[in-house]
Amino acid sequence: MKKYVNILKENGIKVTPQRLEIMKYLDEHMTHPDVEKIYSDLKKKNPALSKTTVYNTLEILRKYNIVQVLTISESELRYDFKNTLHHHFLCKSCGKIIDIDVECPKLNKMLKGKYKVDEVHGYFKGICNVCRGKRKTVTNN
Amino acid sequence: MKKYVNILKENGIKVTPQRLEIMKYLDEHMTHPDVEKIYSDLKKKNPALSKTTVYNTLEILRKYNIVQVLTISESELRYDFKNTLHHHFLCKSCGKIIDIDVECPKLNKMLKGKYKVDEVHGYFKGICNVCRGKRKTVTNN
DNA sequence: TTTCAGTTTGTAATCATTTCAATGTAACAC
DNA sequence: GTGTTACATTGAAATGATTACAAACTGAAA
Repeated sequence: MKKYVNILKENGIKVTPQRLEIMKYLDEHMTHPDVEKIYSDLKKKNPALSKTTVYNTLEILRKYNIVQVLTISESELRYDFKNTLHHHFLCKSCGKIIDIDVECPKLNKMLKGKYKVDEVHGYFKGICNVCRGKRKTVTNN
Repeated sequence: MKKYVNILKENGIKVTPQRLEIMKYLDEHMTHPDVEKIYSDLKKKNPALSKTTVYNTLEILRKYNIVQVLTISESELRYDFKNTLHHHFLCKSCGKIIDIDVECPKLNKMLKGKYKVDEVHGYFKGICNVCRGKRKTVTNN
């Protein structure tokens, strides 16, 4: 937990148990959860938790660049603890989001000359290997 | 208008005036409009237009890969006539979305070996040159 | 011209997100 | 440690984009 306390203090954000739990959850779950998932999982440990607190906390963590928002899905925002730069592949069949660890320095450098780039999001959508084997029905997200 | 009629017929989609107007609008406006913008602009010409029709039409055009949805903004979906592959830069200061015409073949090829990739979205966020000059206040989207 | 499946329309329902006011608490000074 | 205060949490209510639905309409083919 000290890790998360330090991150908050470094950023001048007040330390609260709720904030620590949410940070820990995001850091330990690489599943790109949405607000509902974070809320319902953490509510098991702390039944008094309010969904508004989850929204508030994600908002402040995002503002300080500690977590990032994935807009890869059209219908829901997903959250990611911002450890390393990586991209994302959304399987339209099973809905899973897979981390992609390849970078494109060429594109990044070109942009950094022209703009002040704070966030780089590479989103790829299609069918993952597992679903290609299964030949499942394709949904529209 | 014949261009849009052909696209619809090629895809086996029934041709209606509403669909043609929405396609024309998206093709001629490179402004990445959201549903509200498309609706309010087209309602000037056709006051009977329903917002539900805009939603329905965008949904079917998206399904047939004729338009693409941009999820670069956290709060609204934006639409783009799918002419060429390009990426997008969102200025967090002025909110403008700028087309980025650079590609990254390395990343694409690596992915295409592993997955069936239907969509490639490169989203970059930061401050555009104009706003950097102006030193405007930065908002959080 | 007739027919009908598919489309458009407007209203109502849904649901994620935001707002807000009351209560609670972390952090700091003493 | 205790008191103080600004900030955080909570839950209920409001908001607003999107979806569902049923009735009226229309494109396309015979």
